[in-house]
Amino acid sequence: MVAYTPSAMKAELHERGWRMTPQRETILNTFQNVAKGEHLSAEELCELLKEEGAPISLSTIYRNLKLMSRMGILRELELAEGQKRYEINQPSPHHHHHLICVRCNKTIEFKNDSVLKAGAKMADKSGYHLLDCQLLIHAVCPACQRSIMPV
Amino acid sequence: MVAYTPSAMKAELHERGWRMTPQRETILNTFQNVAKGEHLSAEELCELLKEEGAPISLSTIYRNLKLMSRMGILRELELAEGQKRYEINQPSPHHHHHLICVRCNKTIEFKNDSVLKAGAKMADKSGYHLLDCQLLIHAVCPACQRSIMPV
DNA sequence: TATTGATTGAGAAACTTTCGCATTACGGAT
DNA sequence: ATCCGTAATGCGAAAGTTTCTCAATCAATA
Repeated sequence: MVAYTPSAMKAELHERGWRMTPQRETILNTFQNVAKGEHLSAEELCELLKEEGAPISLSTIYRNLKLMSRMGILRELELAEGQKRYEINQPSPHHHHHLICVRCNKTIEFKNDSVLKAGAKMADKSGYHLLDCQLLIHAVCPACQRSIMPV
Repeated sequence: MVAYTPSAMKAELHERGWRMTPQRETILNTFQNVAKGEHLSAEELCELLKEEGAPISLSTIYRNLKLMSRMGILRELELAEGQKRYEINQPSPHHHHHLICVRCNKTIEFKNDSVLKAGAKMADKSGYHLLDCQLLIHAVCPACQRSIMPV
């Protein structure tokens, strides 16, 4: 879990016979410049890039979000219903987990290095190469506990 | 995170003005009888029930998987690509986390009560009512580290 | 600078999940 | 035990997200 520069990403792509492209660099830069704690969906990223005058096709965005997640550059989050969201995968001081209300989707980010370490240790013990480690807590927030109706 | 009986589920539904149905009981029983560590998708559950001669429509299955997850009876997992999977939500001695290879989807289940406790503590501290707590580790398994090609 | 093959873009297609609505049936009240 | 109001079901259609196809483009090496 390292913070990637475009050239580091390029080097790692070349190791496998793949290529760096302007689109990949744009996506990497966008995630590194976006506000901390902001998670983008594929669709949102596509819109954002369009607004910024550097549009990338949705197909390419999907392809690269998956690629960069599998390289460990991005982390793939399944927070709200129905769509995956992505954020830059940052090392320990910035690494965080998510506490989500299943009713209103209100999300709290929190840090816990001992949980991160436990995950890293487990991956290592099994011979797996760690990419991402996230504690996902599903719960009901105080406001939704008070409201009676929806599920 | 309690192991539910049909009557306990019924009582909790009634608290909110909802009803117990044969379909809901069938789904609950199915998840309690399925082999430990088996995660079913909506489609798979539908097929399984069809084979067992107690078919339930896919719509109803989707509705109840969501309902039961939000009640804390089931846990919703996003392990492999593209489909959600569900398993019964069991308390501490049986509670487990998942380590997944992002390339071949090979999954290892493991227990770690201190991680579970850290999650429960975090939810409590924020006034959230805990439903499920899962450490999700994305990694590359030993076999896929050796194979060069796919992502 | 030429070549090879990975990558992109656009639209079609595949899949998962949700919705709408008529029908059924749970469970509290009579 | 029966009736009633309404939650829940089943079916098919619809909505969304993600993947696929393929011709055109372009990165990287010689």
